[in-house]
Amino acid sequence: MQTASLVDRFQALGDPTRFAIVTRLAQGPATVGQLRQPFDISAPAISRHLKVLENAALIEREVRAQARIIRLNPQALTPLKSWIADMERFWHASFDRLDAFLTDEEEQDEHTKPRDRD
Amino acid sequence: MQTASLVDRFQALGDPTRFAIVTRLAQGPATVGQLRQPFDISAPAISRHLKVLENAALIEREVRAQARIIRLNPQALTPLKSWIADMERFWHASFDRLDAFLTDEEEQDEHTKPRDRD
DNA sequence: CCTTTATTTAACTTTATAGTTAATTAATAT
DNA sequence: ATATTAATTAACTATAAAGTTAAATAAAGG
Repeated sequence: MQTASLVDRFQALGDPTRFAIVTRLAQGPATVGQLRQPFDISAPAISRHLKVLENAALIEREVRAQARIIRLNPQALTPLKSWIADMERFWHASFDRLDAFLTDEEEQDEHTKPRDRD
Repeated sequence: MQTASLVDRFQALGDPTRFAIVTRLAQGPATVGQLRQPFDISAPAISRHLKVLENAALIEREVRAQARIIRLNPQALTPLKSWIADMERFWHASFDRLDAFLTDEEEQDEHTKPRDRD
């Protein structure tokens, strides 16, 4: 599924088990069983977590005999980075606009309001 | 609430309405009513979305008469950036290890395995 | 003081998510 | 062939999440 949106990715990462799985996968591929090991959780539960991560395009599966090799799709994080960068860019731009606005107000005050002190 | 974890933040962003609210807030503060406007959703629903975002430390509230001014907490995005950067760092490190591993295997093969052909 | 405006809380319903066990699939190994 | 290993699918249960309407809070304005 390549129709994975940013929101899908955030949602997939918004679960402690899946977050830990992704973090684990950053240090290299693993089988489903290996990923399961640290958790006190059934095999089907892990399987479904991996499906969520796959639908979010965060991981990829490689069939290797009966096992599946799960690996991170590091490109999946790029849109998250871009979005965060955009957010910060817009945020700072909004501060610039606020500064301009306050400056205008001050200038106006100079003309309309009596000064508090001198 | 300052006990907001990374997972809490991902979870908060993993909903289309909340994601849109945060994106909107990047271009400046707004009241609850203004944030509600683009959505076909009741006031209590927005209120609860904002509570989720607040618990995730993604937004802050300022009381202004009956209204509340909602603003983004841009610092909340910093840990997300760091985590993504860590992930990529680990990921690349794991590639380096894999390279080393494959090189070792090749070298070993030279000594133990019979060549397929010559 | 009563009304309006802005938002939140309470109580409830519906749907989604995360978990379970049992059964199924599929590849290896005996 | 059949048993073992690895993972998935099916069927189900419990809890969480997202929505609703009605009532409550609280500040401002006539």
